[in-house]
Amino acid sequence: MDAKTQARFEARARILKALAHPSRLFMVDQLSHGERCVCELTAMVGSDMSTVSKHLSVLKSAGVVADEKRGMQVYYRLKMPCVLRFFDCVGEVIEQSAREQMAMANISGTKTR
Amino acid sequence: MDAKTQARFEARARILKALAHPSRLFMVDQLSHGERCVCELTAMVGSDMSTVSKHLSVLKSAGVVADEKRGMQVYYRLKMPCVLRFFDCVGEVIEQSAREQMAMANISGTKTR
DNA sequence: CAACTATTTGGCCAAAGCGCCAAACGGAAT
DNA sequence: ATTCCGTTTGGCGCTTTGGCCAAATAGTTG
Repeated sequence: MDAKTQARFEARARILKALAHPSRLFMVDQLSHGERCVCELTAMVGSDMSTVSKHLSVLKSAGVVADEKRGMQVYYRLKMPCVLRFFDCVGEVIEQSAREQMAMANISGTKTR
Repeated sequence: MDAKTQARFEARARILKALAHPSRLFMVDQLSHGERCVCELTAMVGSDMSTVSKHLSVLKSAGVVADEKRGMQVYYRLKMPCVLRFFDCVGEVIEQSAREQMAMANISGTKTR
C-alpha cells in the first residue's frame, strides 16, 4: 500500500470515525431534520453539555457539521446530508445479521458468535 | 433518548466503528473486487498477519464480510456491498473540506482549525 | 507421525477515546 | 462592572483500540 493510497484511506477513516459513536449518530440524525443548538441536543442526548459539545466538535472538525453562533446559542447544522445515506446500508447490514443469527439459532442450539 | 432509540444508534455505531480504520477500509475496498485470502490481504496491507486477521475478525463480527476456508487458506468476501456507497459521500466530505480550507487560506493568512 | 503452512488467539504496552467535573470564555442583561 | 447563560476547554480516571510478538490451532504434505 503506497503512501498516497494510505493517505486516502486515512482520510476516509477519519470521517467514519467521527460518525462512529451512538450519540454522534443520533445528533446527525436530529440535524437532518434541521439545525439545533447545543442545549437542545444536550437535552435530547442526555449527557453532560461538555460531552455533547465535544462530540459536536468532533463532527465539525471532520467536516460533517457546521456551527453558527446566533444570539446566545450556537446552532449546528448538517453540512453533508449525504451521510444520511449511510443509514440505509447500515440498516441492511443489521437486519441481515439479525436474520442470520435467527437462522443459526434454528438450525442448531449452537450459540452464535 | 429512550432505550430503543439508544439501542438502534448503538447498533449503527458498531458497524461504522468496524469500518473506521484505514486498513479495514482498504481491505473492504479490495474485497469489493472479489474475494481475497488473509495472506493476500496481509501482503497488500503490509502489517503483521495477526494484525490483519484481527482486523478481518472485526469486520466479520460486524457482519460486513464473511469468511470461508478453502484448501489451506481462508477467503474473505464482502457481504454487504452497499458499504461501498459510503465512499462516495465520504469523498464528497473530504473534497468539500479541502475546498473550504483553500478558500480560508486565500481570504486570510489565518491558520485553519 | 513429523514438519510445514495459513490463520487465529493471548498477552503486553502505548495511544486514543469517552464522560464527568471544574474552570475559562464571550456575549447579554441588569 | 457584575452577573448570568450557553458553550468550550482542560484535566483526570477508565476503558478500548491497535500493533507486534509468541504460542496455539487446523489442515496439508512428506
